Amino acid sequence: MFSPSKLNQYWTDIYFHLHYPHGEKITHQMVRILQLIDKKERVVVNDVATHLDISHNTASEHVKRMIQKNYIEKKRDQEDERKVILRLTDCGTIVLHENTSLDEEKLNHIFSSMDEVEKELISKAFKLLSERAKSCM
Amino acid sequence: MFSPSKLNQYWTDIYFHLHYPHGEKITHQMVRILQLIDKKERVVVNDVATHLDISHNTASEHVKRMIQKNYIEKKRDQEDERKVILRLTDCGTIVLHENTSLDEEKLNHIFSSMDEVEKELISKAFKLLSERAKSCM
DNA sequence: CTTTTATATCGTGTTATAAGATATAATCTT
DNA sequence: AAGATTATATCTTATAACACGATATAAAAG
Repeated sequence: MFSPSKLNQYWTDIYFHLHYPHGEKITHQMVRILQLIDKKERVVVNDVATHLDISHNTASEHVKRMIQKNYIEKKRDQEDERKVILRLTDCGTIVLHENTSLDEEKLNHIFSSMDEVEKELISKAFKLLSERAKSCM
Repeated sequence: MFSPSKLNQYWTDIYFHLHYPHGEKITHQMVRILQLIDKKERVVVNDVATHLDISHNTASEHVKRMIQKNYIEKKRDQEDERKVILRLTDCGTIVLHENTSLDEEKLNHIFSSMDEVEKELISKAFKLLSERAKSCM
């Protein structure tokens, strides 16, 4: 038996029990921007505005604040000098990880008590779903 | 072969491609509080303070604001009249869902192009991991 | 009846969020 | 080359979020 709402039950349970402890205080908008820069190629300021559905000037201010916090850095586009390409710093990568990923210590703990068949099952399932998600959307 | 960091790659890719569009503006702290109330039994104001590592008065103010927004509601504890038990409203449930779950339309779309073996694989894997996460932590 | 516990409120300060108006500079159009 | 468009940045202004110390209230425990 399968249903999307059941899958979401599992999904949110997994995150609730396995997420990192809440450390560095970071806003929701900033997490979203970090996610965008992490997952999409060549993100410019306007992409941030579009993705969050905010004005370009507000997006520009988010970027300014995030550079001040050392989460991201700017690089002028070589082909079009008006554009500014955004990239994660090491610090931003860590902050993003701690706010969206599963705690790898907890994962290790869980997997240490699993047999090979179970580990294989989980690994394959996540790989499959992530591939389909990427190609479908 | 399997590693927690690989699993996190899949995890974050899945969320990035399948999350709901960013609708209602909600803060990071409020999402965390909604998650806590949703997943834990009998959450009181002090649990919010402990979970987010903030002072009890700040937690109380979050609760007040979230009631104003109609995300949650209060109910006095029967056994101990000092305590206030927090529960999600229907509105809060929806907002939480849209900020932490996978878009069920997108999920349906992906699953419609999968065979039974693949669906079974994903369903089993998520079920297994969520059970282990719950029992282990 | 005093102490502890649980929550609420008041005062105050900082930061985040947002947008309109305006500016600058690169690129495209004609 | 001049004017239009595009991409970003800055300035101003406003609201809300966030946080905490101090203080208050009321129930429960001792």
